[in-house]
Amino acid sequence: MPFRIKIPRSTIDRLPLYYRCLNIIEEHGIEEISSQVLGVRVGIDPSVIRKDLAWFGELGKRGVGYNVIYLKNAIGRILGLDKDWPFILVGAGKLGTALAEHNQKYGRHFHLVGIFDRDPDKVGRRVGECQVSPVEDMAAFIQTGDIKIAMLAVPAEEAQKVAHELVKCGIKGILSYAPITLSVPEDVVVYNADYNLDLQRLAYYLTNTSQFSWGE
Amino acid sequence: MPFRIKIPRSTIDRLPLYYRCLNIIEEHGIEEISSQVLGVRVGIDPSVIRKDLAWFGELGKRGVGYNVIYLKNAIGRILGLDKDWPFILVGAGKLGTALAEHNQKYGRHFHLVGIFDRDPDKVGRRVGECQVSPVEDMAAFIQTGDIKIAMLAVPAEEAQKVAHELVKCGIKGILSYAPITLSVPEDVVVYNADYNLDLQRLAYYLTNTSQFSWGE
DNA sequence: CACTGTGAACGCCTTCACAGCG
DNA sequence: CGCTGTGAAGGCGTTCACAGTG
Repeated sequence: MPFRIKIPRSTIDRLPLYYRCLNIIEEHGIEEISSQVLGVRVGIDPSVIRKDLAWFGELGKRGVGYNVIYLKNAIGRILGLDKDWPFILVGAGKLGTALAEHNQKYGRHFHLVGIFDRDPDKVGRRVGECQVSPVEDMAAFIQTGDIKIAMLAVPAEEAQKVAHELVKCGIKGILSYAPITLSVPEDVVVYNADYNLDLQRLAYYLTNTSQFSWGE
Repeated sequence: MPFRIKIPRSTIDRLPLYYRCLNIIEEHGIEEISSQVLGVRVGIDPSVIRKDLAWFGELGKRGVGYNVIYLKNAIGRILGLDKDWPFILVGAGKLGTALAEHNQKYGRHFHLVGIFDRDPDKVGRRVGECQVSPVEDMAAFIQTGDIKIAMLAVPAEEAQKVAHELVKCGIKGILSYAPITLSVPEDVVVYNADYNLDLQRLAYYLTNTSQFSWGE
C-alpha cells in the first residue's frame, strides 16, 4: 500500500522512534497514550507527532488519544513491518560478525539469512545462525531468495565494488558500515552506519558548547 | 573557538561526510577540488556544499576551488578533530566487543580508553587494547580522565540507568546502540546507532517504492 | 574564464491555534 | 472537557542566479 503523496523524510525517520517506544509502552500494559505523553517518551514535540501520524489517516481518537497496540500496528504496516525482511550481510570481519550475532536478539522483522565473505579462511565458519559463504555464491543467493536488503561491513576499498554488485543482483536497500560514500542508482536507498560520522558530529557539539541539541 | 551563530544541524551532519571524502581524495594526491566534483563524490548538491562551508568563512578560492588539504584541516578544526577525544565503552557484550576491536582500525581522533561492564565474568577480559573494568570504577575513571564521550552498548533495560549515571559523571556526548530513547539533560548530545531504526526506514522506502531517495 | 561566496526566492517542515469529536 | 486532526503562519534550509575574484 504505497502512499500517493510524498511523505517528508523527517517523518519517516521518526516513525521507527515511535514504533520502538510503543513496543515498550505496550509491554508496560498501557492501552491509551496521548501525543503529549508519547512526546515526552520519545523526546519529540507532540504537535510533530500528530502531524506525522496525520499523513496516514486518523489513527487516534479525539478527546482520548491513541490506542497503543493499534497505533503500533499501524506504524508497523506503514513501515512495511507486516512482512518479514530477509537480508544478507557482506563482510564477516569483527564488526560483521558482531552484527550478525547481535541481530538474533532484536530483529523481529528482519532476518539474517546469509553471510558472505571473500576470505576463504572465513568461509564455512558458523556465525550466529548462518554459515559464511563465498562471495561467488552471493548473486545467485540474492536472486533466488529475492533479497532486497544488505548490510555492508567490508573494508573501504571493497565497499563500492561490492555495493555495485549488490545493486546488480537486485538489492534495493543498503545499510553500510563502510567509511565511504557509496554511489548507487536513484532507486536504491543507502543508510550510513559508519559510527565515525556520529562521533565526529558529537565532537562538534562538544567543542562548540552551545546548549544544543538532541539525539537521533 | 565556538561559533557565535547557530549553524544548521543539517550542515553539521554533512561535515563528516565531506571530511571522510576529503581524506580519500587527499590519498589520491588530488590538490584542488571544486564543489562540483566534491558534490558528485559525496552525493550532495554543490550549492549545498558551498553554503555549508560558507558558514565558517572563505575556505575556497574563487575561480579555482578548494585546496583539499586545507579544507580537510579546516573541517577537522570545525568538528573539533584537532584534539584527541578519549572515550569509553559501556557494555562488553557481543556488539560492544566488536565496536571496541573495530575501533582500532579507524578512529584517528577518537581513542577508546576504557571498557566497563557489570558482569563479573567479563571484567578483566582483554578487549582490543583495553581491559574490561567493573562499572563501579566508571565514575572515577570518567572524572579523573575528563572523558566527555561514551558509547553505550548495554541491554535496553539498563541503558537509561547507565545513561543517567554517565551524565552525572560529566559525559556530554553519548553514542547509543541501545534500542530505546534516552532521556538526558539538554546539554548532553545523544546519537542513536540502533541499527534497527535504519533497517525499518529502509523497509519503508522499499515498501513504498517511489523513486526515492538517498542515504545518510 | 572558472568557480566561489552570497543575497533573494522558493519550498518545505515545524509551530501554533483552534475547530472537530468522542 | 480533553485530545486529536488540520489549516494557516512562521521559520529555516535549500535552490537559484549572479556578483565577486583570483
